[in-house]
Amino acid sequence: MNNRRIPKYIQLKNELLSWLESGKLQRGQQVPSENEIAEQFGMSRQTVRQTFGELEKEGWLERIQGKGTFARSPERREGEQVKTIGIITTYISDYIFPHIVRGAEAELRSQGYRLLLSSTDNNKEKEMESLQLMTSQPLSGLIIEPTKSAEGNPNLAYFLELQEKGIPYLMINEKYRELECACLKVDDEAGGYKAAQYLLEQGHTQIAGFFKRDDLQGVNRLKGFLAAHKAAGISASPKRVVTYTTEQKSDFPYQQALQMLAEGEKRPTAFVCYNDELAVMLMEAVAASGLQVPEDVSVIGFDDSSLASASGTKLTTLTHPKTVMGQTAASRLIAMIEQGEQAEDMVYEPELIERDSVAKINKG
Amino acid sequence: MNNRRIPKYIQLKNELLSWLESGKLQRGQQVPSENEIAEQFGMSRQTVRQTFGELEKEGWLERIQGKGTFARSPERREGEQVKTIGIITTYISDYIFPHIVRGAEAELRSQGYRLLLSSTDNNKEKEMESLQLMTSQPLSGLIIEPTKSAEGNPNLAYFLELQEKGIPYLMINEKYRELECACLKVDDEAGGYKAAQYLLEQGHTQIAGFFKRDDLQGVNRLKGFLAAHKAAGISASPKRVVTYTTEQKSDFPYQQALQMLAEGEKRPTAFVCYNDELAVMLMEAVAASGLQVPEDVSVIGFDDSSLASASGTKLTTLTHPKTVMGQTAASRLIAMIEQGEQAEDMVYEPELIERDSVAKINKG
DNA sequence: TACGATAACTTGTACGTACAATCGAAGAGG
DNA sequence: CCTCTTCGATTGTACGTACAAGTTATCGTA
Repeated sequence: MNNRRIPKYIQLKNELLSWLESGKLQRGQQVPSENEIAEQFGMSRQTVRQTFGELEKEGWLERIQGKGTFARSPERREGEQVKTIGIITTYISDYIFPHIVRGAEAELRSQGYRLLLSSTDNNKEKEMESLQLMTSQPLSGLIIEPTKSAEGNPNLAYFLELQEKGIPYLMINEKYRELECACLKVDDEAGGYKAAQYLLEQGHTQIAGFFKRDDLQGVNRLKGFLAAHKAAGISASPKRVVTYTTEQKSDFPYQQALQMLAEGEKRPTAFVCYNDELAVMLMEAVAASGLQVPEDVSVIGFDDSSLASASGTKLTTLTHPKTVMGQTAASRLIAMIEQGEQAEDMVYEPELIERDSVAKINKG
Repeated sequence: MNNRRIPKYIQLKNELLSWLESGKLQRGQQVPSENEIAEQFGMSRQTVRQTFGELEKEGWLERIQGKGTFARSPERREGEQVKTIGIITTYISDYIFPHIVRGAEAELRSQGYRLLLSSTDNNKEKEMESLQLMTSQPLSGLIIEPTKSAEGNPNLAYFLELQEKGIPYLMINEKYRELECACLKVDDEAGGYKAAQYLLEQGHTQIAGFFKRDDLQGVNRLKGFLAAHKAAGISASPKRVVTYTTEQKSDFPYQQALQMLAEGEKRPTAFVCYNDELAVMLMEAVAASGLQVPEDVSVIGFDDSSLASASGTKLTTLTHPKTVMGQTAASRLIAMIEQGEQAEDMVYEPELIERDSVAKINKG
């Protein structure tokens, strides 16, 4: 019945493999002896041996002299599972990123996955390098924090390659607009809203905002900041809104703050800062201007990083899930890999933590 | 000449492998035909075929019907360039460790290596998990920060496995005593010495020391601390030396400090702390006791972490190479992998950074 | 010269025999 | 009851034959 062109030993091999697949041969179960098979299939023992030899080399069978031949699910099938997950973040050593990585690492290790880590320093070329390295060898999944998410995404090809290869990935903190992809993030707009709203409730009306504009996180926080003003019927002066890029972050906002603080009575009474890192920097600007936080100027940060409680004046700030987000991202990605689950967005609500950097203003 | 117990086809296999190793058979070169080999070695063609079959499965030979058999260096040797390096640290998210990881990551990425990251939380079982995961798939090299280096090393077997597989590794911060292995570290003893010496020069005589005892780093810093006292002819009171373990770190030293500070006039005038993290904690103890740094109590930290300059009172501390150490570790490991260079120890000299947490004491 | 047939050589498939080495169970002996 | 031996079953090693299938070079013919 079989095509005579197919060698007998290959036919036998296929037959045995189908036995294994159908469960007719359970792992550990003994296979009929070489002589039995030979008789049954009408071939010589040598031919059967050839088949068995290949199947043994490939890990399907185990032959034990004097005992017999036994089926075993090839270890490779399990071992071949790559079980390596990559994480690409903008930064590794600074700020809240170590905590995100840590959460993911702990989860991955407990699930038997290995973690490949790479950073981009918020630089598109390095993001490309990282993607290249990550995809150069088998990978189970990828977690990415977008680099300069507000700008375009020149590395789209790599993400399409991931989709083609069926490698699931998800984003944290932000997503690239061009990509259909699940994302775990903080509701940045709500955060910006809450920060401004809180200050307004405390009686502040002259509020300056400092936001990063090359990350969508900054753009969204600014959006919330403006929305809160609108809701309160107070207009936010454009002069009081400073936006900056990654490259400018170490100097430009600081200078702008100094300038505002030098305006005497017309100076703002509060700063809403893109994140704690900037907040700490601006607190130094306040001190350098001979003023005090919160007596003269109130400051609100973002992300509740260690900086917030380490600094001299404990910083009022908004929470960021950090470790939990890393852990959740990892466990969701594993679910996508192992159960093939569909990815869904997840949005964390930031909450305000009141500390010592905001003062109440008594009107009149 | 060969032991008759060794099957002929195995003997032939070994012979051919030695040809490949010695260069008698260059890759790509044609191997004598089955019949020639059979005649030459006085065996049947079937036996030669058995040998060739195995060597082909293992990737040493390539057989082409009608053409002949050809040697090929198994792709594994060159093609499978793994280019993945693992790093196992005690912590990922805290303290100076993110900076070490970052230095290593940047170097590895620029050299085209991928970084596998894992942490142990200073816990031996997790170290085992990490080693298991790391070695479960091909690896080019490994950088390890020992977990509880002052205690024994129950995971010795994994390190021996690395040596067997020819995977180079090196240690940072400390080394396990049981292992012959290159190590990049700070001269902790010199650091402890410098810290104590500096305080003694400032007129302090009642100096308390707080050191971790399950890491060799802490043991060595304590050693230097004591040596400086001896050199100055001042005895360090055992009551003033507190040692603690990882598990105790969040509470025990704090309580001990409170107790010392409650001794009134007899209280110590300075604290030498295992690291900045502890120093910040003890500064809080000082504040909680109604005292001030540096007026009432001077504090010296270690490692010049971000905590040192973020805190209210800027901390006088000793330097740690951090990022540079990570970068150097990576580049040395790559040299070991690619040039087969021998690993050498590298010791960094810590330097004292004077900030605001130490006061001069006027004698009399 | 260009082309195809052929021969010589290679490895691939398939069958066969014989005996060795090993394992496990059955049986013999204490 | 325990131990040793024996024996049958199984895989391992080694040799052999025969023919199929693919590659290459040579030779003969148009």
